[in-house]
Amino acid sequence: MFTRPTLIRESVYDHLRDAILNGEFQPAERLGEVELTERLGVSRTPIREAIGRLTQDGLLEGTPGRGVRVRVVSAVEAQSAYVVRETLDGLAAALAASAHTDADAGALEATLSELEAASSEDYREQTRLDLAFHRRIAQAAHNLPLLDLARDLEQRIALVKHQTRIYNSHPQTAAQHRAILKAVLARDQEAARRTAALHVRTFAALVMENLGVQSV
Amino acid sequence: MFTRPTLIRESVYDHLRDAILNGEFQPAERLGEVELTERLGVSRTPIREAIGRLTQDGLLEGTPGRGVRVRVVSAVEAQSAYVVRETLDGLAAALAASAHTDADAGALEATLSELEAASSEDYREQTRLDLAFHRRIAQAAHNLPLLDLARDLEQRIALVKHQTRIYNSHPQTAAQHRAILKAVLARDQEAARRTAALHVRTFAALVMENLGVQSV
DNA sequence: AGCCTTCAGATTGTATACAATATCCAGCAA
DNA sequence: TTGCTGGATATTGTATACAATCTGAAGGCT
Repeated sequence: MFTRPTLIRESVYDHLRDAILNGEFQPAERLGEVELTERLGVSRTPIREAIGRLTQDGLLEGTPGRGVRVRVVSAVEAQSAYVVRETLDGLAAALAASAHTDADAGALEATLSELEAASSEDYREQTRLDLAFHRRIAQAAHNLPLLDLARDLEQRIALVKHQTRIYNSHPQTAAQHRAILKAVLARDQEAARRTAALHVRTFAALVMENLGVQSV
Repeated sequence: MFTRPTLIRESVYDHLRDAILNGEFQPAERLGEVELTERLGVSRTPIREAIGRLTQDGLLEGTPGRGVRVRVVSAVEAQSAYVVRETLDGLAAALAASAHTDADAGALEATLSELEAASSEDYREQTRLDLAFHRRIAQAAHNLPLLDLARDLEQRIALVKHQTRIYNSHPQTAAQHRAILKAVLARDQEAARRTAALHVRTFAALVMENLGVQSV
């Protein structure tokens, strides 16, 4: 009823983020403001604001006066991101185990069911639902700073995933998701932390393997 | 020789951040762009960019079309931030224990010595050096995503600290700093994690205690 | 050749103009 | 009084103009 008009800068932000994460820009490709102006049909102002946010998100990098480019994530940094995520997701799961409400439980169950029902060939849908599941856990932790940090880290991971072209789930993924949910619903903090951390580690190992890096 | 001119938006960002963290704005105080324009003598453009960053940092909050205000941190959120920091600082210390270089070790030792030598009554200097010590540990972890996340969380904590008016160090602080450094230098990951987490918990307890007798 | 200088074109940083919303208060009706 | 309506005012969102800086190549010097 009182829908406020969508801001141009938000549209631009979403568009650019999706474009980066879908590989429509090459890693290290330079993004000129004027070029984007012509491409998107809006003025430089909202583009600059979107670029600013994306830079803080870690998806772009730039030096003042010299524009921005798509950030290149090194193998070392990818590894670093997963190390942090292992701990952070573990914390989120542990907190969710202790703090989740009935509504959280229902949402978690619903999201995971959807994920399990998704076609195993629809990579995009799987990624979307996997993301949603992890976000739901972070929400169920009822810890705002954690939620914000997790979202930030997720963006970086998304960039890693794209640049390393790891699209498929690990075979154990489904079972691990179930294990996490079970531990959370049972309010078993330590089990939740353990299973969530293991899940990240499993996936990280897959990514690292593809990168030709031996995991620590 | 190759000093690039300081950007106005950076100056504005630094100025506003310091002002917020020094209490020159009341919590929930509205920041009008035009007002800041007159106050700082620059145009709206760099002010808007600085405000955007501060909003993403969690120091300001705003709804589109309605400007921004200094974010009010509730007691619950303060507690939440410390819970996350406990884990994150623990991880940073553990990683630092395993990854620090000789240069890191020197810098850590130097910073802590400075902190110990600082006058116990100069709250500002103590805060600055305490911050520097914690940041050095995060740097010694050699994990860029972690460093970024820690910085983000630190900003929020700084806001909490200001709004709860906790300025003094806990008596055990000095000993705990030494214990952290010792564990890091000994490359004892678990001890580093434990001591760092304990340090955060000690301080968090102090903050929470003060929140119990004070309405924010 | 190799390196520096210089300058034109392109690009970003900042200021300002204009458009779209939101805020607030006077006035009125129930 | 309380609540609504309308419109003047103020504020934010976007576009554009202008200034400062960077880039890159042509031309001169050693």
